Order: sequence, then C-alpha cells, then structure tokens
Amino acid sequence: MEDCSFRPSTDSLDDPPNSRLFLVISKSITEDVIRENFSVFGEIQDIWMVKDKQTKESKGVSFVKFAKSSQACAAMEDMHGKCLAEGTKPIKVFMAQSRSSGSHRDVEDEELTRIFVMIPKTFTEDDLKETFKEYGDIEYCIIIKNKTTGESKGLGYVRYHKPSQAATAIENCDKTFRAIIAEPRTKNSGADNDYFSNARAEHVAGDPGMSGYPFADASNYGMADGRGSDIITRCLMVSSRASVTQEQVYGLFDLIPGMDYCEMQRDPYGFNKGQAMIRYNNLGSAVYAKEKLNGFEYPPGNRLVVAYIDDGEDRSSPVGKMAMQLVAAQMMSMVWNGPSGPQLMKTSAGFSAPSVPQMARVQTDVALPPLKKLAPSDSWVKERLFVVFNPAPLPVDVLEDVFCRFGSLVEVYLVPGRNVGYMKYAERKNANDAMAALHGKVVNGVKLKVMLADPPKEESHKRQRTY
DNA sequence: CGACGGGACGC
DNA sequence: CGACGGGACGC
Repeated sequence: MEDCSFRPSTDSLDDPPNSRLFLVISKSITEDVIRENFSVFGEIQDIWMVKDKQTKESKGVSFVKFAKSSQACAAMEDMHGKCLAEGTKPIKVFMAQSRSSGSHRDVEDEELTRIFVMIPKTFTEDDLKETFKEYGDIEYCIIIKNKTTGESKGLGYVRYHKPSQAATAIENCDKTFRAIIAEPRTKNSGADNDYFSNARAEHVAGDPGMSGYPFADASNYGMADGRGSDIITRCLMVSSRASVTQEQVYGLFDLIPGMDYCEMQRDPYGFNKGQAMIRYNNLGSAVYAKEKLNGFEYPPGNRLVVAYIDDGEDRSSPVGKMAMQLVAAQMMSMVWNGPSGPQLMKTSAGFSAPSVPQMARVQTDVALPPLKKLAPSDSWVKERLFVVFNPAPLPVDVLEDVFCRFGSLVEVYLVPGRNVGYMKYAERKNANDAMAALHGKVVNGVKLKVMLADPPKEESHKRQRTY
C-alpha cells in the first residue's frame, strides 16, 4: 500500500510543503551519519547526497525529505549549527526551496512562523489565540478587518515563535480553518487597492444569504465610477428577496433616529423591485443603520442587504474622505461599546409581526412549512443534502426559501456549471425532514432529487468530519 | 444518473 | 560560501 521511497517523476512540488531540508555539511559526512542524526525527528522518506558526477565525491550538500513538515522543522531547529563528526564544521540546515520555485535563496525561518487561517466572522483575536495556542507560543494574532467598518473578513494570521509550531498547527488544527503558511507581508500580492474589496466581501463567499443576489451588481449604484464601494453616505439602499412594503421598511429604518426619506423602488411597470432607498439627515445614523440592519433577518429567514449609495455629495477631497472615515470610526466604536445590540433590536416593538406576504416566487404542490430563520453561517454542519435539479438548477434565493423551512439551514451551495447542489444543515433531523418532504417534488417547474450527500472525497486527515 | 467553492495584511 | 538523483505502474 505504502509506495516506495522514490518520488513520482511528475513531482514538481514538495509534498507536503516544507517537508524537505537543505543541508550544508562537511564533504566527509556520509548519508548514514545524516540518517542517524535526523531520523529521530520523524519518518525520513528520502536522503539525497549531492555528489560530483565524475568523481562521485560529496559536494557537501544534502537534501533530507521528511513525511511531515513539523518533523522537518523540528530537525532544522535542533540540528542547525551542530557538528556531526569530530573536526568538521557545524552544519547548516534550511528549509529547501520547493523544486518548482527555481530559487536558491535561503528560506528564512521568519517565513515559516506565520500561518493564514479562515475563521468564523464572529471570531475575535482572543478566540484565535485560544484556539491556536495549543500548538505553541503565539507571538501575535491578527484578524483582517474591513478598514472602514471594522467588520471581520473571516481571515486571520497567527504568528508563532518557531517554524515547528506553525507546522504543527497546520497539521493538527481543524481543517475547516484551511491553515497554510502565510505569504510574507512585504510582498504585496497586488490584488488589493481596497477600492472594491468591500463589494467583493459582500457578495462572495461567507454569507449565503447574499450570494447571487442582484444587489451585488455594483454598476447599478455608481460604484463603477472609480470611487469604489467604500464610500460612506447618508443614503442607503436596502434590498429584500421577500416582498416588503414601504411601511415595513419605514418602520424598520425609522427605529434609528434621523431618517428623512424612505421610498420603495419600482420597475418601469410599477412593480415593487424589493428595494428601497433611505436617506438620513446625518452620516452617523446611516452608518449605524447599515451596521445594524445589513444582514438582519426581516422577516425571519430573509436577510436584508443594506449598502451605501452615492448621494451626490462631493467627497472627492482627501480631507473630506478622511473626515468621513473618522465619523465612521467613531460610530463603529459606539456600536460596539454601546448598550444596545442586534438582539435588542430584534425583540423591540415592531418586529413581532411575522405575517409578511411573500412574493409569489415559489410555486409548488408541496405543502411547505412557514419560513424559518437560517442557522448562523458559522454553525457546525451536521448533515448535507445532495440535490439534483432537472432540467436546471433553481436560484439560490429560491432554494434558501424552500429548504430553510425545515429548520437549521446553514448554507446553499450550487456546484458551478452542474445541475446539482448541496444544502447544509446544522441539525440532522431538519435535513431528513427536508429530504422527506421535497424528494421527487417539483418547485417552479424544476424536479428535485434530494438525497443525503456523500462525505467529501478528501484524503483522511487527523480529524474526521462528523457529517 | 448527478458530486464538492471560498483566501491576504495600512510599509 | 552551498541547490536538485534515481526508476517505472499496468493498460
């Protein structure tokens, strides 16, 4: 079963990354001596002594491949500077450059001590530290946040003191963190002038309630004019998949003082587009409203999307922009430190009326239960349904509407380019109920096959999936 | 039959 | 300074 010691001829990358060491040693040191000294750190898969082609003499260089990066790191940390035989120079031990890189620059230990992880948006830096401290002493933890609103982007860095600690964390932490060695900070990866990062964050992964939503089309809202989506204005656009009335939107946004305008948007035929424009008489109220109500479920199960739209005011001067961001920062700290939170808002008067008429958007013979709230997006997924659509997939918002009604729906994921998708549930029973009710049924003219999903086909890791 | 995404930091 | 070998599954 286990393959032989040689690597396949097709290898271009070392696998796993950072598991191969580059040794500079005295020409008199033999492979056996290296093996004796290095095998105590773990499973050695290969030792290669670089020799002169003609004379077969050692060139004083060797590569040692370990099964795991943590083993290679431990060996590097322990053996660098040691003497392997009487009268020989101390050896040098570096992480080998990956064979594909072509570079022969020494890999600095610094580059091997910082990991990059995906985390729930609710994670604080203390949470990060608590989670990752079991693998070694942490120098610091940083969560990447939107610089304007301060909200987490669900990504973080953890800096350890030693490469072996970072490697151990990558190997042993829950794989949902997708931990990898972070790219060095000084080389800016180029893709980030931050002008559109906000828009990206809001309709890319993470929040299933917004994916595929027409609101994400920035061109509708003057975001394509070069100023980007990080503008802050007194004007907001709220979008809802479920039909909401002017009165409902007004009541919701009027909970925040300072609203001076609220109007539903209608298409050329006079139909409600599920969007409304709101203007406040001051920036702070608008910032607060966006922070509190973007992603808010109203009615339960229907996530509202709230974003700034250009109010036509001139904010082109750097001073004006800075002032605006200052106001935003002050509002943010108020939001975080103040006594009121989203929970307070949800239970406040005016939110208890659950009977909001739904758009005639889902047509089916199935007797559907009422809408239910989605489970938080960072919920542990205990069951997944595999759904086949015939002839074509339903839109994500329709699927959410239908599959949330059995409870604890975490996320809908459609496989791009295929007629299949996954419904993720936090509770197994809810998934089973949905399957029983919907398998073989027709929704909006699309026939559904609804089955339990097979576990993902990944290689077995330390920790097992529990679904 | 019909099968598995997403990821980067104010020097 | 001190950087890249060896060998071959199974249709």
